[in-house]
Amino acid sequence: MEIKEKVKVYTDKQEKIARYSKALGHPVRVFIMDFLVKNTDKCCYSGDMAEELPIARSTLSQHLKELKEAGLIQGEINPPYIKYCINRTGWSEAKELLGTFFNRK
Amino acid sequence: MEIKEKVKVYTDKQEKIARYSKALGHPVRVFIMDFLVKNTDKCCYSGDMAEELPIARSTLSQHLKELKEAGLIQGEINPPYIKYCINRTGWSEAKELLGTFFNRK
DNA sequence: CTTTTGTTTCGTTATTAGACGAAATACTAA
DNA sequence: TTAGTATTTCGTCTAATAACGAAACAAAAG
Repeated sequence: MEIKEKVKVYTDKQEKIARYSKALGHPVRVFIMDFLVKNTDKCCYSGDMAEELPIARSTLSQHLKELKEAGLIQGEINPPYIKYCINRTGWSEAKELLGTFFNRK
Repeated sequence: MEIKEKVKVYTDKQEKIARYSKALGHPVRVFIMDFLVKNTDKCCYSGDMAEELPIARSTLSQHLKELKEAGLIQGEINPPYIKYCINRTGWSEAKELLGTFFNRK
């Protein structure tokens, strides 16, 4: 057998599903999303969430960064606060992708 | 009563969502789930999937193990093969949990 | 200008994940 | 018994994740 040509192994959908899922793969980050979805209208400060979590603020900040990089949330600077909201584009895409992932056929 | 009360920060749902999401947080594992769902009736051998993936069989085996431990798939020994199938219980739970996670209010 | 405030970034450490090839396992067939 | 087949487990390596406190930052208030 000669060399297998495997240019593209995973579909874009699979890659995206993995990316969004990975972002949700920690209880703190699920908590954050829950928190933000519950307060979709007003957005939230990092400190609001920090009060309910038994982790250092710097650790929370890292989780927020991951969610932001995955496209699930966005931060808006509102000094000296930073308001966090759901990123509706990413959230919708994740919802759509996971939806069809679980509900097919 | 209790000597030490363990404060529960995350709900069971949040923990489970994180667990299932983490399991799906790699393209190979999304691929595997896609593969198994597509062949829900007949189940699949590890080797069937190995042929389509550019990774060592031992690596695939590890991913299968993770999905199994997360409760998303199950393996049935059928020597010298092992037939893998969706674990319907876990799959349904993940579907339900993620569904309500994304579609609330 | 200096202090205060809320948050992030940095530096560090420990743990976990992802990958591979080699070896082991478990069953079948010869 | 021995050889063959499909798959997993083991040993090892590197990279990524998760966590913390300290330090940095940016804007507002004093």
